[in-house]
Amino acid sequence: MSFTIKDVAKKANVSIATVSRIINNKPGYSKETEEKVLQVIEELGYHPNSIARGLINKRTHTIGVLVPKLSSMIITEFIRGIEDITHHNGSSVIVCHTESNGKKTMKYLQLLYEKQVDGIIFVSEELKEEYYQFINRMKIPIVLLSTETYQFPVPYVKVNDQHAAFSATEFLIKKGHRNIGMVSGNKEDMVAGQSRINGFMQAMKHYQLPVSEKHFVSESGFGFDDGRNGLPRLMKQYPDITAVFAASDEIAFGILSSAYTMKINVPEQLSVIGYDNLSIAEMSIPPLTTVAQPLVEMGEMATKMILEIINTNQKVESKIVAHRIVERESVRDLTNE
Amino acid sequence: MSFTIKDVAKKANVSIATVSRIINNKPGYSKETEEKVLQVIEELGYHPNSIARGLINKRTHTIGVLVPKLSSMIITEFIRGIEDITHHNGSSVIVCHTESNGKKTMKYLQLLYEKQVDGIIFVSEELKEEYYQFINRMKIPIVLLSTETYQFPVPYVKVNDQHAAFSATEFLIKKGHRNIGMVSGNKEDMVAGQSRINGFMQAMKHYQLPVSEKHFVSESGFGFDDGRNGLPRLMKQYPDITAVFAASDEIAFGILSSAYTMKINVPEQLSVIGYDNLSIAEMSIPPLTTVAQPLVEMGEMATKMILEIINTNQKVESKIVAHRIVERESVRDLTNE
DNA sequence: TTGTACGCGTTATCAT
DNA sequence: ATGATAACGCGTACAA
Repeated sequence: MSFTIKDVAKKANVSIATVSRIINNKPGYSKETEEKVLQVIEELGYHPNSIARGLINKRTHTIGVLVPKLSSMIITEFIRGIEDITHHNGSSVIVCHTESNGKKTMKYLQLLYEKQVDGIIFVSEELKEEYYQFINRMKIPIVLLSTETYQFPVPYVKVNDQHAAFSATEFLIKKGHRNIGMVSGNKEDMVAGQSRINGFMQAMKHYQLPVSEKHFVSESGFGFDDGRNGLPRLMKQYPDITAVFAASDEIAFGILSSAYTMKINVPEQLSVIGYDNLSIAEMSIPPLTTVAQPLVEMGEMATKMILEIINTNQKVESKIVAHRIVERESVRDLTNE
Repeated sequence: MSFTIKDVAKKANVSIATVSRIINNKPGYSKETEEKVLQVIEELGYHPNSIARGLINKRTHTIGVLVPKLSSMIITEFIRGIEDITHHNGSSVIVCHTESNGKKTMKYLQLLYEKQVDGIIFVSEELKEEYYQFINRMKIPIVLLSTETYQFPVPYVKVNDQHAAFSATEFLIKKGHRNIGMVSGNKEDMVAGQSRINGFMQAMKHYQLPVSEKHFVSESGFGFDDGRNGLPRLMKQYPDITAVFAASDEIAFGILSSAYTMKINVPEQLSVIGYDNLSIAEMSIPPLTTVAQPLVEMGEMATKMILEIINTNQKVESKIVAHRIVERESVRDLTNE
């Protein structure tokens, strides 16, 4: 019941070459034969086998996406942008979650190579030497999303984390806050850990505010629980605090939740600013003020970049995208009081 | 730089047949040649081309997933379950979002056929005749997830919506609530619309509580905004209300948000129960009491089913999975007061 | 304008 | 135990 180009050719009394030309719009056939063939295709419900096509064209119209974990909401938003563009482009996507595990990553890299993906988008994770070597050897185009590298000639799209963290902290300061803490993610995290901390410190110093150990709580990740656990610790070591900068929106949600159970009102007693602007940031109580990364657009941009590399076989420029503060209701303004 | 089985064969001084046997563990070679070949494979960094494999084996180890839209959180959780199992099984997934659009769905169905997916998981959407005919003609195995069909012989996995809605309503009643409203999604929605309403009504009747028009607000979808808009309308047409059943967690979050801006305390003044138990249900303020569908497990089950169909070429049984109430803090207990 | 025949990288069949 | 070769479905150079 599954027809091939041969079946079409036979039934239309032409050669497979002619059928091939017709379905690929290559010149070399008359109007009449075209009509006849098209009709046969319709009758048979024939669709070309893109596996066979891929074998000969060396293009599978599939791109691979490597993400640390699927459960993180930020990843979901990136993927939205990625899938939008690829599908618009007649391509599809294979998503692999590496769980930040080197072995798993290598396994997936091999899988993607074996499936002959046209390119890879590598998301929110450090591009280790081992990964790069493999990708380079296999000559798979790659672009980095929300992570960068100085070591290898690989284009990326991301925001300037340190700058964005500076902005967030500055926002708090300009709202009159002086006692500001930070719940950071994993410090060791090359991608988002240290640079956000740096941005925070830089802002504090720039506005001549003291910074010390007590200003920080460094949790193991960027998730809800990290925020949930982080706030009590921060409050304990720094009771005077009036505002906190969360290194991610998910951390911020955890802080909100924690504050709720501790009967601390946000923003009356404690201001919270997040980082990411997940789509659910407007759904929290209170709606979360946060530093917006244009997540979906970033996914789109990375995809356009990889497609361009694939299509033109040329290098493309990395892109630093602009962040902005989205002011909602989780930060109290102390200045006009 | 990209090696084929021929390169390996040549360098190891054996035939490609032997190499093929070795990488596929088919008997027919000596220990020595095996070692030699394996070493060459290692040196060259050779990986078999699964496109070529797919062409001859008629197995691509890829399964297609059709979802209505990617932004819905419930879909994300299904996909988590699906990807877990497929990847564990050496397969990968292509996700396509149809936006509940018939034309787009057909387009993706063709895409998936052309990519020769081994099977399809069709999620949260009505299986229209046109879809079924295509899938049937192309002989692609399929299973339905969170949707069902009486019309066609297609296995599915879902919860009993009406029963679950009954349970949710009953839960409210047993907590002492009498004036209960419902914010339902789209009534026309074959998948989740009417049956949840039916369950609600059935429970009300069973406990001899009145039900009328004023008990319902029917929004256009199952999202946050639908809940956000629905609550004010419901409060207006039914001011005595003490509890509300939301047809989805996202609706419930909207209700929570709406209540917050209207300065209605949850659960002191208004109780809310949701439906789905999204992973963020525990992150809301207050944490959401809800009817749990085991979303990730459902995705896993559907995947196991499709894999079984693919592997054994036999039919499998549909599964109705158990729901349960997850009690958190959004429902007030009126009975012991 | 149209057809023949080879090749893409692999597996499977049949020899040897 | 090993090798030659057909086949998978398609695109394309070349021939007609």
